[in-house]
Amino acid sequence: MSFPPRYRAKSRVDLSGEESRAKAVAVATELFATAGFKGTSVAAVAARTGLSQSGLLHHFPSKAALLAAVLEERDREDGDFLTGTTTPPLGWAAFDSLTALVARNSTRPHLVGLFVRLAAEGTEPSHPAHAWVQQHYASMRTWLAEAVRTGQKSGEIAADAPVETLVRTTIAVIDGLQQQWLLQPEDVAMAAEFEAFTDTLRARWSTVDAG
Amino acid sequence: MSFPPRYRAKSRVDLSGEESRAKAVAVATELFATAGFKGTSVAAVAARTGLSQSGLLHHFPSKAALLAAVLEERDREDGDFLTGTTTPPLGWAAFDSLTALVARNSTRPHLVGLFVRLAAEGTEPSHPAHAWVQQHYASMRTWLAEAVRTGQKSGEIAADAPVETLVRTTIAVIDGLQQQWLLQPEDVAMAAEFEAFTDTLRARWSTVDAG
DNA sequence: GTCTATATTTCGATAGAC
DNA sequence: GTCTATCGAAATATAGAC
Repeated sequence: MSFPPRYRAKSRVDLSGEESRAKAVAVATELFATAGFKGTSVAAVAARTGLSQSGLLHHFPSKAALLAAVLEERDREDGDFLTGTTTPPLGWAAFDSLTALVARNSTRPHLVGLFVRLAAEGTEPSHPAHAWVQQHYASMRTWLAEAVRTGQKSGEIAADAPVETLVRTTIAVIDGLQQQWLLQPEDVAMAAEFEAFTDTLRARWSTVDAG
Repeated sequence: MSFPPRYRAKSRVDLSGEESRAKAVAVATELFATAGFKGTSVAAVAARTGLSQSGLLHHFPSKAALLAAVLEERDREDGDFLTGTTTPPLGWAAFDSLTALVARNSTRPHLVGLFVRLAAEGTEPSHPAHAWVQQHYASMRTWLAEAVRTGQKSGEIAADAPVETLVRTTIAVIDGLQQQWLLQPEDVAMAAEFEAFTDTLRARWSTVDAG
């Protein structure tokens, strides 16, 4: 009788190259989300991943590359929301989609923390997340502005509604609520607060031609 | 003929103890505002102040103490706004005061940058600015909520207006606009955007007993 | 009050063995 | 693919001369 031999302790058959990388990205997301990019060390990510610092840097040649991977993953996770949809939401329905997004964010503190901290750090042009932050806001504005204009053409949103202001303010409310929610998750109902805001917008800018 | 003697190069008569300290606080404010607390080194503050690192640490025993001094100074500069006033603004007038505050902030990128970055870093309980951030939001909420309730009692704000939601959303708009403004100062008219938001609030929650 | 010098960590990144 | 070892730079903070 023989045991299935472990040919050389060396050959751990886990093929875990991919796994290690994925775990590192998850860990980095969590740490960047709480301590920010500058406040997180590569060593800390490596330790929690279960790798040495060099082991981690094998997958990501630099800290900035690690950040890039984190951002890419984040975009992939909820990127379907804005860009992936073949049919962009129209008119007021776009605000319902945003409410759904906010509700979903309420269950993912890591993603919210990541965004709030990187957005704050990333206003500086020299920050490695700067381009990403700019792109995020630009695409958000474009998407929402188009939805509003579509609503105007279809007649459900008043033609004289100030589109750019609606867009900027709506985005501001989302960001500002996230900030307050991070400070007091128990006391701030992001989705409900945001929905109340959209109700105010509808009350003000809906077309009145009822029955 | 003789030159006015410089008695010992040692005796610079500047008495600049106070001056150095004040300049250090100003420099630290500027650096914290752009790179955040974690992203700013004591050495960098010292260098721009015109002191050695040790010279700076003579005035502030630690980096956290320097931050405390910065926050104290910031509170002093615009602290009159919320707490210093003997007569707190009432009803909708409170929102006019906020518009004025936002307009004033539009001329002080340093203070806005400082706040946005510290607010983001400071959601973490372990961050040296955490208590300050909490206090800031708490006093803001208290001040605005009281103003709104006063407006309800006086009859200019609808009695069924959701006070807490109005307060949280208004603060969120201010914070969110600051974030966008830091990213694109030229493209974002914070005060105008905020005023448009307050107009929407008034349109929705003002008492209608005209004439 | 400010300096030079230094102690002590920690950082991001590289070299090379296995 | 992961490790140990190490580098050079930068961080916070302290000691002590002037």
